[in-house]
Amino acid sequence: MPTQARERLLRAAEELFYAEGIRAVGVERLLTVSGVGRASFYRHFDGKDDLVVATIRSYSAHRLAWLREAVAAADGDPLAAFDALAASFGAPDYRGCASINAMVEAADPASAAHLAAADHKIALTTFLRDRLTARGHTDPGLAEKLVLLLDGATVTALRERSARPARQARELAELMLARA
Amino acid sequence: MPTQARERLLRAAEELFYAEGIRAVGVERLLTVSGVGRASFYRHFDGKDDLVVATIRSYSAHRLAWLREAVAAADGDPLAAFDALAASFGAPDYRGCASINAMVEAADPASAAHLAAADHKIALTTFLRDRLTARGHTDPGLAEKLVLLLDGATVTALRERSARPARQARELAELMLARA
DNA sequence: TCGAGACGGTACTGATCGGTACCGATCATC
DNA sequence: GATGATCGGTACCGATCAGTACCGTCTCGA
Repeated sequence: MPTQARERLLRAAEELFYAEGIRAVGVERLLTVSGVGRASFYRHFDGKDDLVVATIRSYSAHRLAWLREAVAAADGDPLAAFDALAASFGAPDYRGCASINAMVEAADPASAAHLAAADHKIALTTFLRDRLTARGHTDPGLAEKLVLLLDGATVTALRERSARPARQARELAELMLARA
Repeated sequence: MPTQARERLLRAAEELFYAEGIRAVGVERLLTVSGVGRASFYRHFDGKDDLVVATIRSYSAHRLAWLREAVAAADGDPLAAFDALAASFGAPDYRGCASINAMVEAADPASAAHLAAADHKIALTTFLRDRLTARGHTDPGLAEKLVLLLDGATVTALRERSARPARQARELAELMLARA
C-alpha cells in the first residue's frame, strides 16, 4: 500500500475544503488533520493547487456514484435526484455543492480547479441525459434544465437549510417533463 | 463631502471582490487600487470584514435597483429579470452573482457577510413577490421558485458563459406561471 | 541482513496576511 | 492666520501563507 498518505490527504481535503472553503484551509491544517508529514504531501502532489484538483475529481466521482445509486433505487427515475438532495439539505453542516463552490472560489475560468469543477457538471448532465432518453425524453435540453434546477435548489438551500428548495425544484421538473 | 475615501474603497472593493473573490483580495490591493491611505481605510471601516459587509450591501442595493428598472421597462413583468440576466451572461468577465459568491466564500452561516448576502436574496424575493401579486399571482411560493430559477441560471452561466441558461430558466418560469 | 522506499516531524525560507502607529500635507471654517 | 478634520504614505507588528530541505523511523522484499 504505497499511497496510504495520499488517500488520507484527499479525505481530509475533501472534508476541510467543503466545510470551510479552499482558500480558507492552509496546507498546515491539512497536514495536522490528515496526520501526513509535510514532505509526504509534496511527494504525492505538486502543491496545493494539485491537491485541489484531485479533491474536486474525487468529490465528483463520489457524488456521481451517490446520485447514480439514488436514481437506480427509484427505478431509474432521474427526478429521484431531487429527493436525494432534499435529504441532505437540512443538515446543519450543509455547504452546498463542492463543484459550485470550487467554481466560485477559483475565479479564473481557465484555472485547473475551475475546469475540473465544470467537468463535474458536464458528467452530471450526461448522466441525467442518459436517464431521460431511457425514459423516452429525447429533447437534449431537458437534462441541462434539470441540472439548472438542481443547482438552483442547491444554492437556495445554502441560505434556507431546509428540504423545501429541493421540493420546489422537483415540482418545476415534474411540470417540465409532463409538458415534454 | 467628508467621506470621499469611503466611496472609493467601496467601489474598488465591489470590483475586486467580484472579479477575484473576497479572500483573494488583500487590503494592500484595495488600498493601491482605490488610492486610499491605509489609515483612512481603518478610519472608515472596522476592518476588512466590515468592508466586506458594506460591499455586499452596496452590491445588493445596486443590483435591486438595476432589476427594478429592467422589470419596470417591461411593464412590470417579473420575467424580464431573466432577459436582464441573459444580457450579462455572455460577458467575458462574468463571475455570477456577488451574493451567491459571498455566501460560498463566507462559509460560516452565522457570519455577518453570509447573513448580508442572504438578505439580498430575501429582498429580491420580496420584490418579485410584489410584482407577481400585482399581476394576479397570489401563490407566495412562486417568487421563491423564480429566485431559484434565477440562481440556477446564474450558477450555470458561471461555466457556460452564454445567454442560454437564462433563456432555459425563463422557459421554466413561463411554464410555471402559465400553470398557476 | 541489508538496502530501498514511504513515512512523520522539524526547521526554515520569502512573501503576504490583517492591523496599528505615526507622519506631514491639504482644506474648510471661524 | 490658527484650528481641527480628513487625507495619502510609510514603517512596522505578529501571524500565517505555500513551499523546500533534511532528519530519523518503519516496513518490506531480496
